[in-house]
Amino acid sequence: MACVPKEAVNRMTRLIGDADKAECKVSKLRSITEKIDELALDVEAEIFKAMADPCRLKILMLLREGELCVCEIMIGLDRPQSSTSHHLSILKDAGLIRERKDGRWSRYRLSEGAVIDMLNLVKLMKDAKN
Amino acid sequence: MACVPKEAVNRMTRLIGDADKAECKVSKLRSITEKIDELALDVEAEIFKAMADPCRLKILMLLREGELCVCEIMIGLDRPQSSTSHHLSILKDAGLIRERKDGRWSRYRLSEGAVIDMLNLVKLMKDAKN
DNA sequence: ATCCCATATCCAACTACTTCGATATATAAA
DNA sequence: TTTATATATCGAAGTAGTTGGATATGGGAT
Repeated sequence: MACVPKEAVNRMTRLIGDADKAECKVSKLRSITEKIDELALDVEAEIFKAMADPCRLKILMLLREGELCVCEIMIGLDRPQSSTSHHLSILKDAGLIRERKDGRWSRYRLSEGAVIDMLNLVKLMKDAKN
Repeated sequence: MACVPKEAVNRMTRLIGDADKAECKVSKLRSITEKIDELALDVEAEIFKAMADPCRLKILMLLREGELCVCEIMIGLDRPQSSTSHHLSILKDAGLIRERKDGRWSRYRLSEGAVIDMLNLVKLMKDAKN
């Protein structure tokens, strides 16, 4: 069950030793929490989820070379058409890539936003991890 | 089944109209792919996966305020202790947070790396998505 | 030594995601 | 209009992640 305030204050008191300060700290934590909740992190989670798969990361890296159609991405991914298409729709829904219809071909490209910055940052984090 | 080169060249030929150029483009795509494969994107995927959950994003945002022990994070998250602990271990394994044992308390803080930059970037991407 | 408390780990139920063949849709060529 | 091609969607099977109660571990206090 969820941690009720009373219990939280008791824990905090044991942690920092002073009951008044503890109550103060708990309510401060709660107010920070409320502010975070207002942010509604679902969209952020969706964006990270879209990037949380090696296949999709590979697609993003392929698209750094420029616009590609599904059949070209298939060649790079080495996966069946239905899988490739599915991954593309997840990336599109998350706003990471954009689609342009061109006759019977669908051409995909990276969105204008910070996708490449994101890929560069995660590389840094990977390296920092050792 | 996987897309075999022969078929790939045929598709590409239909796409761009010239068989020689098509073969050239397919082999170029394949060489880019090989380079990407060498990067072994599993660690990148692990990092994004760790961030791909609203609870864990909330933990990261709480930790922007400074080092917190598990019981404090529980208060912020409003989840049972076992869930909180589990999420913390995922973040730790991905290298996003660090742990410091202090008596019976475990204190967590953000890693020195680019975690905050990442949170700022995803915010930008969310806003750009409209 | 015994007890309490903070945290981690285990386990099982539930939920969500991935995968890929089969099928549907849409565009264009014949 | 018939046929072929490119892509999307469906459906089912397999896999992976989340959740939370129960239990284990380990440090401190009594």
